[in-house]
Amino acid sequence: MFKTLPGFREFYPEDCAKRDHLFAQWRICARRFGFSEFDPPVLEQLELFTEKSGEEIKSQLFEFTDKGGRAVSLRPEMTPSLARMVGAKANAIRRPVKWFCIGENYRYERQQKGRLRAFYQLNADILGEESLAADAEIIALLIDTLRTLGLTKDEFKLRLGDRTLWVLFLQNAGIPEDRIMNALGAVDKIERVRPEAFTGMLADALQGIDLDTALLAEKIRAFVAIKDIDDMPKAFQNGSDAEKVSARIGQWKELLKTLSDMGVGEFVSPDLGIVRGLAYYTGFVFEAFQTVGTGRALAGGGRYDSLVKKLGYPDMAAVGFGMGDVTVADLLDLVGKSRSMDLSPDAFVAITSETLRADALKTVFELRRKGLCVDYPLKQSQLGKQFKYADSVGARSVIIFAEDEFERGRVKIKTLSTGEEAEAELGAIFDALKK
RNA sequence: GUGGUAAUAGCUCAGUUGGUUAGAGCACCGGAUUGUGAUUCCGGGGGUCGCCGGUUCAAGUCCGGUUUACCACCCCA
Repeated sequence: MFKTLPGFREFYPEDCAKRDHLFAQWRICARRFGFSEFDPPVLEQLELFTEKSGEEIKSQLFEFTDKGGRAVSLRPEMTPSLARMVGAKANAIRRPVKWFCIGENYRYERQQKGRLRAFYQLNADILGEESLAADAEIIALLIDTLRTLGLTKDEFKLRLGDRTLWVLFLQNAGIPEDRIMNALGAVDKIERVRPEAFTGMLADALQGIDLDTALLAEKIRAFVAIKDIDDMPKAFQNGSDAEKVSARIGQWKELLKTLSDMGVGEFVSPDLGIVRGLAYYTGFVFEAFQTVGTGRALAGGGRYDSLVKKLGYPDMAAVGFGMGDVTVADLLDLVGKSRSMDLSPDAFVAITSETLRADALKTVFELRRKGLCVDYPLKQSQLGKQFKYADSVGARSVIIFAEDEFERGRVKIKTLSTGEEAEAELGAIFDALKK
């Protein structure tokens, strides 16, 4: 027999109902915030992805050569496609660009819980706006989306980090420009490894540089531990960057105040441990984590002002995030807040005698034309069976076509939740259901 | 890509020191019930015991390999 490929999912109707509820909430939230939906292709030319992240990313791509000899790949993320679509019309597009997208992404990696080879993501981005207002709007959307799904501040939080401040700190510590990204790569792992291992990684990143890496590692650990923004300047050794640092701290305060004004401040904690893996982030970066259970990341993002230009388009500021469906759904399950799209029919038309089928069908299709979701038995069956079926599909009402009432031009309507029965004129069934 | 654990019905699982025709609950289908469901009772279908090979008179059970899943690494856009 055939199986699904490793890491791929198939959605039976119940799974679809759950997934579509999630998508519906994502859409509602993004639209409330004034974002427009876009949808790029699933398959792109390989270089679109390697351009941004380098050749080594290939091992995680679903890439192949198509019949026309083109090197192509399923998309591992949306951002490069977004950058291309916006970049192609950069000088003709209304700004700010507030776009979102819901789509499946593909990564060829070993799967484990919360990480599959195919997964959906909500992506939301603001392009063409440099100010912190855009960072705040994006972060607020991320938080509000999780909140709309029913999650509270006891169940998740957003950790806010800052690559700009990190670059200043590492420069201040004497690390040359061309090694800062290497050092940040080590910092990104600081929470996941033992202290000695971190010192080792830092030493690797700074090989050939005349610095006391053990001492530097100590300073970095102290910097990461700072949770109060007023304490951040103290980590910088004497002066030359004092002005830049205090300007950046001012931006921190501005961003946090805006988030607080938006009513989402309680979800946000400053946290320099968040730097994000990839090189293209340039300013504030953030990740939302569940604070119950396994503590997995639910969503992540940040500012990436240089990416659009790097892909060959006009310079354009950008900030955005991605939120995966798997970890979010796992968390909702864990805290008992999982919901499904309500797909139950408004009515089930029961047919007690085949001589009435033609009239029953007429009613079924009239009600459907008026927008109701209506089901009926495809073959002759006992009334008890029909009720059982109507109940199991969650129908709200059963409309009974039976000889007695029909001769009087009426049908019986039973409301399943209450058991109440009423009669209605054949021509007034729609109105009767509305009550 | 590396390591650990597991795999029996659609799902959750039981299956004794290797021993007749591999079971249960749930789900599904039918009947009791020819005008009434969300709770009953009865019956039915459904299995190459993941796959390949080995040991044995005999393998769901023991051994080797393999695939897949889960967990931990690697990585995480």
